[in-house]
Amino acid sequence: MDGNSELPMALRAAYLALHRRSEAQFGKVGVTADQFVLLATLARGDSLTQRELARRMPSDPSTVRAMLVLLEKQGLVRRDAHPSDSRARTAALTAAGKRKFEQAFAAGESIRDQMIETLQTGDIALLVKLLTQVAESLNSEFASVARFDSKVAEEEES
Amino acid sequence: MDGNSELPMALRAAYLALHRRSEAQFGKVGVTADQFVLLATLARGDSLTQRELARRMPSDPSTVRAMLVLLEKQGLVRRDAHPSDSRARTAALTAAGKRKFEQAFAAGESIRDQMIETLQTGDIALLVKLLTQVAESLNSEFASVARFDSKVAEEEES
DNA sequence: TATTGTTATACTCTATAACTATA
DNA sequence: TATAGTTATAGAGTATAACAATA
Repeated sequence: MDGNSELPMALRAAYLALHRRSEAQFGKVGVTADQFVLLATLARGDSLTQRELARRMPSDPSTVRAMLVLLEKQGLVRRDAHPSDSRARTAALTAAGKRKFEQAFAAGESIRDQMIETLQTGDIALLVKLLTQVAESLNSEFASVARFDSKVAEEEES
Repeated sequence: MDGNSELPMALRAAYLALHRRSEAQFGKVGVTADQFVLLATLARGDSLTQRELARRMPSDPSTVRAMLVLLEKQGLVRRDAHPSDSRARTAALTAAGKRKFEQAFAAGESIRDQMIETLQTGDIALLVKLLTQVAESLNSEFASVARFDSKVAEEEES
């Protein structure tokens, strides 16, 4: 264990705390935390293809499909043929889905407030900035690290 | 959607990026990201009761038990009777488990390095501090927020 | 040829509740 | 009475791979 493990573990601990609190709050209105994210993404993007929805969440298209099927059964989401691309389907909130999203959003307010209140004013924007920086680094530098890893593997083989 | 949503979403995005990269790296040596956390917790704590292990991860005792059963089948973990408390069982890494942990730890090095390198020196400790603050707030102030929520519910009922 | 989505499939994590045994 | 762990059970998310239809 070196000191570098601290950051990943702290990130994990903070996210798990958020996730559990979210499950408890959103559960009161009958959705999971991840379903809330899907509903929120549709609420902002209106009508999206499944692929675009998966990209924004972010998640896997087949995962998103499984979630959409569940939400469609509950009448919260509607999937229609795409107007111009007949391979694609668009997903959108139904009226019930919009109401459910608003209920869930309200149920999550105490969590959002608490996260804000525990921090100094300037620290909020700073934390968002640092988290975004970490996320972008982990997502985009995949290729360069993969090269690094395979270089290491080659060296170990020789 | 208010501005308060930014922080939870940024936290989620950063964690998911970390988790996916971790799954990919740890997968190379045959463990999941969460199994790695369990192995790491045992590596630091040596011999722990299942309950203590669950508390440190943090996770649920029945979740931890399911994970231990899986890892025990693979010969990475050993569960023994507790020396003084005969209700309890202790969990510890086997020799193979220690080797596996070291392999996995090495496989995760590029991820840890990348997280560190993308940040300014001072920002690392700051980010850890802020994340810890958020996690503690979300974990410990559960009771006070629950009171607040029920107060709101009462007001809405009246 | 590449892309969108579906389907089948499998696995891990998660967690509640009822239960046994022990402290 | 409270605590440690087990068991049964259920559900959700995750993701790969093979496939059909369309761009």
